[in-house]
Amino acid sequence: MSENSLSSFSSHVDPATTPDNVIKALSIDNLIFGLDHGQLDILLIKHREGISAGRWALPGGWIRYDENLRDAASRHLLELTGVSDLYLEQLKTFGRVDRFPNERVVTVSYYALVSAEDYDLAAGHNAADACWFNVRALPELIYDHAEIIQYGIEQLQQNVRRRPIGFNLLPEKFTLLQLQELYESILGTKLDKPNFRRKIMKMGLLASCDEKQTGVAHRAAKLYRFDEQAYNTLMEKGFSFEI
Amino acid sequence: MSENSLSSFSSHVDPATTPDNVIKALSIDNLIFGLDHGQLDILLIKHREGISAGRWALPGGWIRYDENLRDAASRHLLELTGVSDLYLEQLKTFGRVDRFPNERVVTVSYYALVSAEDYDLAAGHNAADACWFNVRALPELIYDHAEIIQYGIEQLQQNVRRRPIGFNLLPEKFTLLQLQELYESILGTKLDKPNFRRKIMKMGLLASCDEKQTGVAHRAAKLYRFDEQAYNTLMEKGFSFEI
DNA sequence: CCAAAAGTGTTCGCTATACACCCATGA
DNA sequence: TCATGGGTGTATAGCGAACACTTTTGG
Repeated sequence: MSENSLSSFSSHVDPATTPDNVIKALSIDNLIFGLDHGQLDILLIKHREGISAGRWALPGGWIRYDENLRDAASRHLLELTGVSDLYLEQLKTFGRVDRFPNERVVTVSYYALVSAEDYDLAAGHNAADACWFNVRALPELIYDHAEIIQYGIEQLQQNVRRRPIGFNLLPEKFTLLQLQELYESILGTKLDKPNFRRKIMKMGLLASCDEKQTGVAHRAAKLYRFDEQAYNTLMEKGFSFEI
Repeated sequence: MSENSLSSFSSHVDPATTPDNVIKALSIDNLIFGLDHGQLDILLIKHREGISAGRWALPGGWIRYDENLRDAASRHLLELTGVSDLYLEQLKTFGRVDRFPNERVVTVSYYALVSAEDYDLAAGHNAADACWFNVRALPELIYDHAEIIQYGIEQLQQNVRRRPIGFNLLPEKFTLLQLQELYESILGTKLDKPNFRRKIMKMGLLASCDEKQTGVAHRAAKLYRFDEQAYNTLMEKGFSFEI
């Protein structure tokens, strides 16, 4: 389990201190996934005040009246990690009557994949405690956040096979083995190296960086980057990404 | 375009008459799909009162404080069509700031597939006007409902290929050609009959009814039904439905 | 008989899978 | 020279696409 301590401003929901310019009974919760040494991590924060003080939770907060849902998710993400311009997608809305104590609060969840390069950036801000946790070793969480994470992981496993979003978890330049280990880690399976290489290369989504790894105690691997332009071109022709 | 007129109680959102026991700023909208002569239809209602009187809309309404989201969707569906116990799944939450006039209303959308057998049942209740519309010939709709429907159709096209939900659009007993035409209609493609048959049969999800079509001017086809038990057994073994 | 749809058979090429193998490099 | 991962080759089985074909039934 990784616990890169990270300080950030937490505006997580707390009905006792709800400001006036937000929608009552409606909140945002972000699932921010990162990859650390081939392990899938998720970013959690610790409440400092209110009814949930000292307990771990998903980073989230209220939605302003003049703010689109995705913008609210982006804002909370930016405030918490300093990262912007991410792949950020709506996951699901959770609204069980008793999911929140005393009040009825429905929450819209979003998820984002943070690249390994931005992984440490997250440690920049100042406020509530925040840490990366391995998704297989989570602490106790408030409300239904464990359930939301469980759902998010399942969706991530499905989406990562159908859309080239996994690249967001890697640095700009990566090796084929890194990519393979990413898929193995998220999907929880072993993949055949030669077959994986061929499959990926045949898609034509990777551009060679004409560079090689350095500082490794074995033959240096070629570095590739995700070729977004090629992807867009292929998509227009009705290409379907499948792993 | 089919327009089986259907009367039903509409509790669709209207901020002017919002009762006290519901969550303000949060509504439900249902996408109810049906199949008519091989064409994909969607159920729409016409407002009788309020700011949207006389205009077509998705059947929906407010969420009560003591009511889970899905229960609210079920309730509105039941009130509008008389059908219960349906495949009913959350689609997405729409919350653009300006999607609703004067107020901020976020809506959680659900979708359901109504079987051909229940298709007419929908005409049972009494209240606002309601009709089935071919999804390719929709009237003008209120708010962002056209956008929601567009999104719903795209999701339906994807989900119908990955999960055996299409059967919900057919009667209990159906022929292989009916099933094929369903997929052709939703996916907007032509499929090869022999190959489709083999693919479906090899999955082992269909149980023979030991019955044949009657009243057709050609060789009568065997009738099949979806074998839910076989499906559950296969799912436990890690089976993946793909068309 | 014909039309229309039911249903079967067969070919061909691609792709997934499994696994053996050689290459380059630092310690 | 060995360990480690980089990278290539290849045989095989199975599946999908394409399409020719036979069967059954009502009119």
